[in-house]
Amino acid sequence: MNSFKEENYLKAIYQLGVIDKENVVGATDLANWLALKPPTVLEKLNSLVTKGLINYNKTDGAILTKKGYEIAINIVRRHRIWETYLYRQLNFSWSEVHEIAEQLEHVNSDKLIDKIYSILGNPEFDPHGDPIPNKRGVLPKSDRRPLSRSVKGCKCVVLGVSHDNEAFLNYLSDLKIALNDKLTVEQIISYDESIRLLNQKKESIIISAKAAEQLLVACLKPNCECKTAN
Amino acid sequence: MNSFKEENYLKAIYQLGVIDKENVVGATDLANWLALKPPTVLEKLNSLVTKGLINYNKTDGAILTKKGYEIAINIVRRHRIWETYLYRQLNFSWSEVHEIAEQLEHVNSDKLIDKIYSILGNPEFDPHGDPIPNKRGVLPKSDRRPLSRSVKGCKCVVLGVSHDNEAFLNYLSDLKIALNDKLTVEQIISYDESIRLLNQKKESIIISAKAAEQLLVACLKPNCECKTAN
DNA sequence: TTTTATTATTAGGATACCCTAACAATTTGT
DNA sequence: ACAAATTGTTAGGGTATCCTAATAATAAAA
Ligand SMILES: [Mn+2]
Ligand SMILES: [Mn+2]
Ligand SMILES: [Mn+2]
Ligand SMILES: [Mn+2]
Repeated sequence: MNSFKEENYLKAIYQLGVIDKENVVGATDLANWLALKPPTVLEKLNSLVTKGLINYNKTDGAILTKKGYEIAINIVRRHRIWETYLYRQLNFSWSEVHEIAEQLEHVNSDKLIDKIYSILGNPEFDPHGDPIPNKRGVLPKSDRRPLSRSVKGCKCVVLGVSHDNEAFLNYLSDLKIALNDKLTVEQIISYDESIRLLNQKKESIIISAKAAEQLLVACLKPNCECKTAN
Repeated sequence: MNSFKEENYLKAIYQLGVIDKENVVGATDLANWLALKPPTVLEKLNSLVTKGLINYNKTDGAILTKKGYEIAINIVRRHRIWETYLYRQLNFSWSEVHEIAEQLEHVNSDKLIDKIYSILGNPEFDPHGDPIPNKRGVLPKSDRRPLSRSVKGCKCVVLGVSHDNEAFLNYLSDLKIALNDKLTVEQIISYDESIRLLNQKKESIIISAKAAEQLLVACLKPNCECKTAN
């Protein structure tokens, strides 16, 4: 059986790999992500190598083996299913679910996860728009992309955020931006790359470049220029 | 924050105290209960003493302080609320819930427990008939007693089991005895103290003395002789 | 009341996780 | 190319958990 700590290491390696596919997942990256020190991480990486859960060397960084990937994607699956359950069945808010799911994801009972997954109707996305792996670990496809990669005039729908960081979620609440909102890109302010949007109520919203990078949307118009612009 | 291990020690000290109020909770008892060795337990007992969570000496054994009791009763509360939730909302069976609740009880979120407690309508007893402490840690009263303490002719209702051990629960299923069943004591077989019962379908059931000690019931007749017989 | 089991404790280790200090290897920027 | 900043590694510890072996204290039996 894998410890709760080990599951978090594998999940972190998975997540850092997803966030930036170019950058190698080094010991320092992981240390920052997990709020630990590099020697601590290195020690664990060596043990994960011994257990055949990752491959590791300085140039390639940490890479999950098939076995390690399966564990990691399963934890991600549990996390997102619990977030969805907490949000939809237990009426927790968008920004509360992550913390609790961080704990619930380590509860080891396939039957329990299967049950709540089925109660939810086998959802494909969690409350932050993150894809939920199915039982075989396969992620649903979606054409989510950062709002920052939009062209003027694009009409899109909010599908999620790239990190479910509580501060950011509350920031969005302040801007009155919620999941599934339809937004129109009115202007891209060249000075600082911030974006002026129009919501469904025709209210004007200005979102910073940084926030626009973390807000994930999908174009609504079939042939939106956003798709070819990048 | 208390670790998951520490919570289990405190819960074990509480439980061993409830099971047998005469017997002192010694290091060896705890070691057997927790499947650990006495020196391991002793080490932890010393640390719990240092933290002010228990008092301990050879003659009195381990005794929870107010602080330790509050933690223990809260874990018991979480355990029983989760068992009830798993049983009633997620359709787990009587015998499945304990194992999963052993994990869920350590999830630290008052809001989560409050929510499921409220969804369940603030239940007073879990699926095994165990009393659920309220938010202030107060246990509901009940006149549950072992079936073994019955007189012939007693009509009683099954309210629970004294240990929610999976093997025993399955044994009861085999005997077709379930929670809330109404049973009549037909005969107490003096040879081995086993008990012949009649269920609602007038089927005859023989239950061993050992099982009768673990099966908790309450008399249905207002002035049942069981009450005065003991 | 001796002898015999049971408990309680101590001593000495092992493993999982974490850290600081110090050094080596790279990468960056000039 | 060279100094500076960033990363990767080793060395040496510390705490929490657990264990076996051995010893001391008690309790139970004979
Ligand atoms: Mn999350
Ligand atoms: Mn999420
Ligand atoms: Mn239980
Ligand atoms: Mn129970």
